Amino acid sequence: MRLFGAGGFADTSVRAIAAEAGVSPGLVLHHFGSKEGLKRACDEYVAGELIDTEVATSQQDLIGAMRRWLAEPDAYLAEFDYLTRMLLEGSHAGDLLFDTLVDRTEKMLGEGIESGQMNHFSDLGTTALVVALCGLAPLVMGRQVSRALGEDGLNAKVLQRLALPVMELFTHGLYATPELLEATRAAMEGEG
Amino acid sequence: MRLFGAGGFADTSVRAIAAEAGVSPGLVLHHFGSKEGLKRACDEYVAGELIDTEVATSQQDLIGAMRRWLAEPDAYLAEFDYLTRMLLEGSHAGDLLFDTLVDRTEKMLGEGIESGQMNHFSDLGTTALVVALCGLAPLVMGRQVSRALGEDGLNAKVLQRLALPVMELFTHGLYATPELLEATRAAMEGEG
DNA sequence: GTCTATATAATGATAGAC
DNA sequence: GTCTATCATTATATAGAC
Repeated sequence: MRLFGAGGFADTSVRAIAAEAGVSPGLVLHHFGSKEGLKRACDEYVAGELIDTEVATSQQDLIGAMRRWLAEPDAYLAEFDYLTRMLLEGSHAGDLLFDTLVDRTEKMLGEGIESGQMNHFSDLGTTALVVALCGLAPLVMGRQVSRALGEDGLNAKVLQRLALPVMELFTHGLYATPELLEATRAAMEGEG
Repeated sequence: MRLFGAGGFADTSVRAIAAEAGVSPGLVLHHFGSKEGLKRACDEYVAGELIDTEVATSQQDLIGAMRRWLAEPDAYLAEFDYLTRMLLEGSHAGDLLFDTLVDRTEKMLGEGIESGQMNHFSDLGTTALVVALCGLAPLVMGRQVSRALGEDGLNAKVLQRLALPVMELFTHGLYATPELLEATRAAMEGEG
C-alpha cells in the first residue's frame, strides 16, 4: 500500500514490494494470486480503514476531518497517498469511495443548513460535489501544495496553514458583490 | 500527448504511441532520443499551449477561464488530461506550471480586491493557493466529477452544471455564521 | 526520415522443492 | 508458507539497411 501510494500501480513492481516486505516475489504473487489481486486487497484495506472507521464517526466537515487525520503525522499519510491513487486511477473501489464521500458531504450540508449554521443552496447535490472536490484538492495535489509552501511533503503543518484561508473563503466567500453570481444564474436560465 | 494524458506515462508504451501516429516505434525513439525525451517535448508543448496563449490573455478568474476552455469541446480536452498528469506526476514542467497558475491567481485576487469586487483576506498568497486548488480540482478529478453527474467524461455540460453551485459558494460562502472562522483564528494565534 | 531486426533488461506469473 | 529457478512477455533502446 505504501509503495503503490508513493509510486503508482504501474510504476511499482511486485519485486520492489517483495523486497520492502522482506519476502520473495513468488510469495507475494502466491498469496494474492496476481498483482491485480494485491491491488484489490489494498483497495479494500484502505477503503475500510478510512471510510468505515474515520469518516463514519466524524460529525465535522471533510476539511475538519482531514485536519484531524493529518494531525497524526505518519499514521494516515500512506493511506492518503493510496486514497488519491484510488480516486485518480480509475477503479471500482475508488469510484465507490468518491461517491461515499460526496454522499456524506451532502448529508453534512443538509444538517448544517437545517441547523442554520450553513447557507442554503439552489442545488444541494451538486454543491456537495463541489465542496467534496475542494476538500479533496489539497490531498490529491498534496505534492504541489507542500512544495508551494516550502515543505517537503504533506503534513500537519501544511494543512494547518491552509486552515485559516479556507475558513475565510468558506465564511465570507470570494466575491464581494453578487454580480457574477447573478450573471451566472441568468446565463443558466437562458440556456435551460 | 493524448495517450500520455489518457493512460499515464508508465502505462503508455512507445509502441502504442507509434501505432497511433502510424509510424514505427524506432522512428519515435530516433526522433525524440528516448521516451523521456518525448515526455519533455509533450511537457513543453502543453505548457506553452495552455499557459502562454490562453491564461495570459485571461482577465477572468481560473474557473471562468476553465469554462471558456471547456466550451470548445475537443480542442483542449487532451491538453487538460495531460496537464493534470503533469501536475500529479512530479515533473519540473508540472511544478513550474502550478506555480504560474498560483501566481496568476494571486495577481487576479489582488486586482479584484483593489477594485472592490472581491473580499479582503488575511493571507493573500495562501488564499491564492487555495483558490487555485479549488479551480483545478474539477479538472484533476474530472473522471469522478463527470461520473458523479452521469456523463462519460469531462465536457462543457459537466462544467456548466458546476458553475452555479461554485458561484453561490464563492459569493455567499458555506458557513452562515463566523463561529468556525473565529475558532480557527483563535486556534492559529494560540499556536503561533 | 523511415523502416526492420535485434539487443538487453525488467516484468508478471508459474513450477516445483522444502 | 516460503523459497529458488525459470518461462513468456513486454519494454526501451540501438544498429544498420534503404
